[in-house]
Amino acid sequence: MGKPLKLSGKAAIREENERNILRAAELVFAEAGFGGATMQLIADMAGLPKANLHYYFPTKEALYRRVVDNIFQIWLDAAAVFDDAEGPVEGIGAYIDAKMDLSRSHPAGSKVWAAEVMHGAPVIQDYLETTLREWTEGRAHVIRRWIAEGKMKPVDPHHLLYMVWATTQHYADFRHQIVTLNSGQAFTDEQWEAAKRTVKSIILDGIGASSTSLSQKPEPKITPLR
Amino acid sequence: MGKPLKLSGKAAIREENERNILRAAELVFAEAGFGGATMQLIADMAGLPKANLHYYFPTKEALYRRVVDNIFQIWLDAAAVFDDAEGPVEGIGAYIDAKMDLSRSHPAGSKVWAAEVMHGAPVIQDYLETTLREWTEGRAHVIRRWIAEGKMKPVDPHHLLYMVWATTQHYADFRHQIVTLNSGQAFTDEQWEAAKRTVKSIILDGIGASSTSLSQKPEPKITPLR
DNA sequence: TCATATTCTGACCGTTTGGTCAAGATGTTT
DNA sequence: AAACATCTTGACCAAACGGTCAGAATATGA
Repeated sequence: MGKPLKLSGKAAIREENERNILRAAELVFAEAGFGGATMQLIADMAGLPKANLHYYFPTKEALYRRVVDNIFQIWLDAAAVFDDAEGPVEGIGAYIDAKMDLSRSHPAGSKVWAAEVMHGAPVIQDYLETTLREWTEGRAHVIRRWIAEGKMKPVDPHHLLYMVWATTQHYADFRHQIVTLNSGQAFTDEQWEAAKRTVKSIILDGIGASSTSLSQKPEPKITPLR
Repeated sequence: MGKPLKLSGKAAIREENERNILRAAELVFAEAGFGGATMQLIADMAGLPKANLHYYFPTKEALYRRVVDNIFQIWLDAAAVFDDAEGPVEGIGAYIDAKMDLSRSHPAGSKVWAAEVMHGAPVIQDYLETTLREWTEGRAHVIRRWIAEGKMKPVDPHHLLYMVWATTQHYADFRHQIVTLNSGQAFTDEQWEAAKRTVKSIILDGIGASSTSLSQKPEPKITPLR
């Protein structure tokens, strides 16, 4: 069930197994860290013998690299919502929504990224220096233009971005702490919506860019049909 | 030089060595994670033979526990500035200042705490459920009172606290990423001050509690002489 | 059906790890 | 100075680890 839909064939087998291994590896790396993760653990979680992992990924580090690559790609895709926005309310608001959704749907990836950076980014240093730096400078430029256009108050764009990153990823990286403080209960749909609303409200008000009155449920630009 | 000031004696030796080992352990755990850290690495950083570590701390896990204990204690001390505050500007402002200072002076501790929580808090689960939960509920109560008194706009206190935690700790946990985006240069004193100012400005304005006009250097309540 | 290429896997190996221990060094007390 | 307690350390060990490999199993193409 679930698997048999895949069309058979050697290429399909390879793709299926790689995906399965990468998924298991992401979970194990997130829960145990690179040093604490073992190939045996990943193999067990993927339901494969350990030797089979080494058939698809030569070393533990190569597997880890692929996991981090995937995460960065997902992050970049989500970051695209920042573009083609007329002002901070749409741009930063949509970005916060996208990153909060990622924190909910993809917490393991966020944890792996956080651990990688915390440990000095031995694997992704080049990403930080090239792609991430360019993305950040581009977005900082947009924010400065919004400031010049009077669409928000003057704040350092970098610190603003750090606050958005930090806050949104916190709901993934510190999920365990948040759940514990929430009486051990995982967030409901409503609580996730409230979190997004509160985060957007504080940050958008904090930069003087709020379009609606305080603590209102945000109604998108498009008015609902009738 | 540096060491000889200590008064000699067996008790002093023990205290000195334990402190030295704990300091080294915090650094190594922060940089490599629990799984990636080795007793040999910690021993080398402390300048002691490995067997000596096991004389003072029976197991790697016991040493790790002590490191985490210390961090939590420092965190609790800093959190005290929240109390005896008349309103959000003083209370939350001082709390942000204190946590930003901690992120600057004690980044390793912050990283160890973050990694511990990210990995499911196997060691500090009881702290989360008792001390941290009580502290959080107490502070949430204070924030709700401030809201009732009209000193800030109504926001969920928990999400506000999460935002403060996330943002301030980001400057420690993601220091490497921030430095990379800062042309590889560590923050200067001025940049740290600017970070604190921006974070406080956005959050305090974001909860409708700012006392001064935007992007002003914060002048405490006490008017400067003449 | 047979030859070929790819996928799978149990058994194995050298290295590293946390931890032990006995014996020596150093400080303390009487 | 002798008896005692504490501290120090090189050598050692069992377990766990990442990685290898020969050969079995399976799919593909002629």
